[in-house]
Amino acid sequence: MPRDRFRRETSEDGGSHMSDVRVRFAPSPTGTLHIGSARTALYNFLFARHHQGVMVLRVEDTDLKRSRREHEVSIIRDLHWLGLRADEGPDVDGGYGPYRQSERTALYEDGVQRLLETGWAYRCFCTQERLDALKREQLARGEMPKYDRLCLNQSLETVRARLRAGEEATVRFKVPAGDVSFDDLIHGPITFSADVIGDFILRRTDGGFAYNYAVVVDDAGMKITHVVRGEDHITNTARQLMLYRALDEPAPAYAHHSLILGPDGGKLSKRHGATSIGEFRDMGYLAGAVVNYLALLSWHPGGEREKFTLEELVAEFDMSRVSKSPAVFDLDKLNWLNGLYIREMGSAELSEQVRPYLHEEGIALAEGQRDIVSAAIQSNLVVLEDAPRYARVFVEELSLPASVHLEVLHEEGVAGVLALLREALAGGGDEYPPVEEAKAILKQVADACKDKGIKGKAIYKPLRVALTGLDQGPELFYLVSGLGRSRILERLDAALTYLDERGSA
RNA sequence: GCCCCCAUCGUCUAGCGGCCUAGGACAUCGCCCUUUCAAGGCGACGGCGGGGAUUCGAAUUCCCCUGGGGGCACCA
Repeated sequence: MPRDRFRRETSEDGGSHMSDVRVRFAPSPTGTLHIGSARTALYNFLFARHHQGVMVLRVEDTDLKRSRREHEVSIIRDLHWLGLRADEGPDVDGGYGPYRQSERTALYEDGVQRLLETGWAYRCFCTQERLDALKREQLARGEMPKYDRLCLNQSLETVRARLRAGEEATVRFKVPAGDVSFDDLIHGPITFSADVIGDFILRRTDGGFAYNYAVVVDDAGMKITHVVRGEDHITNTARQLMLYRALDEPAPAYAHHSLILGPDGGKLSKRHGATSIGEFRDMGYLAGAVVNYLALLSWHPGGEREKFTLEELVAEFDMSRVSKSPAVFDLDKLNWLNGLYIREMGSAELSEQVRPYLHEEGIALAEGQRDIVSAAIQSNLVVLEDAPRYARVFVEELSLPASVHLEVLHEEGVAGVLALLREALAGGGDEYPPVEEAKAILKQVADACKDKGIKGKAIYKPLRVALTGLDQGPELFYLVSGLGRSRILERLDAALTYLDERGSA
């Protein structure tokens, strides 16, 4: 069975290359970019890029009450952050605009007039009350709610008269009888019976246009070849296909991907925690990790690889390998991937990334400290937001007597160990000695200790407590390197003084 | 209620009639490494929803059931 059923030849140029694929991502600017929408955008992007096609961004702001320009701006910003830049959209003209539905009403109106003229649509004067009652009755009878076509066969004169009398009317589409089917790129063949579809509204009494209709006018007008969207639109497809036929426009191919579910199997929502891209970004998830995770959520190229850059995803992406079943959002796996990406960063880059998070918690690192601290905490980080928690030890003041681990210093020979490090550092040098140097210093201390029969834990535990007051933290050499020579000496002195006073007491 | 879609470890998935004693990853647990926390290495646990049918042979094909998801608006 051929898996390249989405291939279309461009007949005009002899089919020498794949047709110019055009996909669109069409968010409503009624909120921020949701994790689910981001995945839809990603699949569109991957598909378009894989086929050297174009992705257009269309803003579906038909609902003027809920749509806001600031949301449009934030959605675009979030897409850019993910690396998903549309080739055409409100901010990049590609000759198929305008790219906001609110600016396309003339096009919708034209289409409605055409449908009215060709008999594919008709005016409906039914009131909301009548429609509500009708629906109630049908439901009570166990039938599927569906418009009963009361207004279908009015004469032209009647219609004109009622319109002239000022009666409000909607325009309905006259749903043709028969089956509608299409070959979904992900699901395969899907068929609907027109019996279950009522004559739906194209234009509302307030002059606004219905989603299912506007989408078709737009996709046709923008020469969209492939519609990649969520499964929640699968039933809309039947209506839209009918409209293409009525408008005499070629229909695009469809790919309906599954939805993302929460850990409880329900639709992913706020109660499951963070759901917007912005929230993840703010917590310190990396764009690459989020993209990688989202791609793997219901898609896999086969093989055992788990890590893919956006470019690699583009190269590997294959719509026929997108899973049909819904996927549960698994924060654990995202966390793992994010940690993986963080660990692969260079310490200079990590320093940069982590800086605002440290700043926010009032942690200001000295110039020479930054990269050392980054390297020290790198393997502990799941998200950048974790940084202050681990970096704090490098800047915090220490009151040794307050430490709950004081008794570690009470062991035999501790004063000697501390004195050795003191000695090794007292010679002077960089305030923040390079890690290699710190390692050498500690080696020197350890060697000297060995001669006195002290080793392992007996060396390192007291040093750690004397330097930080804690029994856990970064590798000791990172502390020696990143804490600052003068501060270390101060702390060793303080510990030594403490031991001294304790001994003489 | 009606229509549509889906169904492999807890989770994401590989699998497209024999390579399956069902592979990988996350999570969990254990061991190792290690001065601590991590990271890393090794290992363990764990799954084809149920029932029929086709076939020499079914996780893979077909039917029914069950379960889950989505849709049925003058929302998008």
